[in-house]
Amino acid sequence: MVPRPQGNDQKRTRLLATVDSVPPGRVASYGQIALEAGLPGRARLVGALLRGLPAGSPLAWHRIVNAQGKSSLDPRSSAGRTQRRRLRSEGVEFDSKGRIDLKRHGWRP
DNA sequence: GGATTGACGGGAG
DNA sequence: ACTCCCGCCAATC
Repeated sequence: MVPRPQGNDQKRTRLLATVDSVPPGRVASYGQIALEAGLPGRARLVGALLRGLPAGSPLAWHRIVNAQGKSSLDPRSSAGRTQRRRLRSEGVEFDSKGRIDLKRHGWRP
């Protein structure tokens, strides 16, 4: 087996570091995180990564939403409510449809 | 080990 | 605004 040019944990680490670089009060999309981590077009990888986070992870996963400015979690789920609660506590506003105005709260690297 | 799934995204109609 | 479709590819079945 020829080792991959880039170890997958290397990618994972870069992605996690990028997620962690999103400041409080701002949100970033999955695609944006992938792009900044040097993996353009790999938004789904970010989703898969966050999905596998252990409960109680110190990582600020709640600042990641989809490109539409909406949470990709079931709003009724525990994680979904946690995300909303955390974002609101950071000053992020949601409109009546649960959408965030990215012009205002979007992360601009 | 092929097929399906999915915390995505962009494009087309 | 909404639906459908396709590319992406790790994880899961």
